[in-house]
Parts: sequence; C-alpha cells; structure tokens
Amino acid sequence: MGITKSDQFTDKQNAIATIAKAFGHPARVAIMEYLLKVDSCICGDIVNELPLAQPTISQHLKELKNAGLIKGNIEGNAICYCIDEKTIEKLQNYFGNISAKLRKHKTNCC
Amino acid sequence: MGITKSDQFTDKQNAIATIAKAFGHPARVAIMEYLLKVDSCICGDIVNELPLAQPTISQHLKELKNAGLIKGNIEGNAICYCIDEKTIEKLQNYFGNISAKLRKHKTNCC
DNA sequence: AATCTATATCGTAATATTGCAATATAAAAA
DNA sequence: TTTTTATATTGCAATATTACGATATAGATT
Repeated sequence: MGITKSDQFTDKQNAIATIAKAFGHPARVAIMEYLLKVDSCICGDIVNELPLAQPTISQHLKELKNAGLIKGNIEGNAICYCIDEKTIEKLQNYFGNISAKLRKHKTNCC
Repeated sequence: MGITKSDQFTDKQNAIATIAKAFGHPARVAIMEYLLKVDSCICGDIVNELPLAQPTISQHLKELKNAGLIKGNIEGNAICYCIDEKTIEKLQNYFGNISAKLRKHKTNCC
C-alpha cells in the first residue's frame, strides 16, 4: 500500500512520528544545524550551504515548517526562518522521559 | 529521483537522520512505547497490541533494529527484543544540546 | 516600468516506504 | 515424527519521498 494507518494510533504517537520523520533526512538535519549555527533566522544563504538544488531545499524547508520544527516567513525577497524551540523541547522531553524510565527499571535482558 | 544524497552529508548527520527516521512512523513509536511499558523484553504478544498484520510488525521491528533503537534476537519460538538505551541517549543528548544552545542565544526573530 | 534577485510551486522521473497475503522457517508441544 | 505456534521472508500493489528543471511569484533595484 504505502499509506500509513495514522488513524489507528494515538494523536501523541502521530505527533512524535511526524516531528521525528521531519528530522529523518540528512538534508533536514543539516538545515536545522545550520540554523542553529548561524544563530540568526535570516538564512537566505542556506542554498549555498547545502549540496542540493534550490527547489529541493525549499521543499525540505516546507516539510520542516509543516512539522513545526521551524517557523517564519518571507521578508521581502529573503526568507526568515528560525528553529521553533517549543518543538525541540517536545522532542527533548519525550526522549528524556524514555531515558529516565529506562534508567529506573534496568530490566534489559538482551 | 527518490534517492537521498547521503554521501553529501556528514556521518553524524546521517546517523541522526537514520535514528529519527526510524522513529518517524506511528507504528514504530507505538512499538517503542509498548516495549517501555511492558518493562521486559519478552514481547511475543506485540502482534496483538498493534492494529497491523504480523508481517508488517515484523518489518517495523527490523527497521527499529537496523536503526539501533532495539536489540535482541529470537529465543526459541518467541522474539526477545528490548530498547537499546544507548541509542535513546544519543537522541536525548542531541536534542538536549540543541535546546541548550537555543536557550543560551535567544536570537529568535520569528 | 523593466530588470534583478530570491524563494516557491509545478511537473515528473526515480526510488523508497507501507501493508499484507502467501509462504518459509524453526523451535516447542503432542 | 507430526503438528502447532511464533516469527521472518518474499512478492507485490499502492502510496510517499526525493530531487531537480522549468516556471511562477514577488519584493528590491535601477
């Protein structure tokens, strides 16, 4: 099929999956890291920083935005995107929670 | 094309992308959460816990294992999988690091 | 207004993912 | 040994993703 049965899972599970999926491509990881590095949200030069064509980058930015990982909009003829901290925090909390639970129980047998 | 240009990105970027991608499907999120919940790695009943057919679940388990999110093997005629803490910690550190940097700088304009 | 510059969208080809029926495999139980 | 039980693999259809050339859009510049 190729169609994910999203309706069979909880909203929370789908939400985490959506955010993680957006992080699930090296180009998007690179974009996020670049945004973090430049420490600014004016990032019109991002096209020169990645080994991908402009339409491809635009598409990746769109997906990051849809997933809530970045926010921003056009400012004149330059984009103005920056990382959405709230979403990163969600991820951090989620994995921190799992880590904490794992440390607590330690019932691994494998 | 449909083929990711992995060779254009760093190993670290590819590694994070691979792990995140494995988390990027609600069924796999559900599997991870189930493994966490049962607090045990004998999980032969996972097929009854998910709204998916057995081959589909087997496939998702394989992907989780390839990404290093779970470890384990067959024990008799039952699977024995559990969460690989090291990989979860990698994720936690990665996003914790981003969060920390964001808190430090606070240069968001969007 | 005409042009330049930067980003988005469209269209499309190549590849990947998702899901499952059918089947294979292998240990356990009878 | 035969059967049962549990998981993996194969094969395939439907859908999604990735990438980019061509083109559209829109503010900035001249």
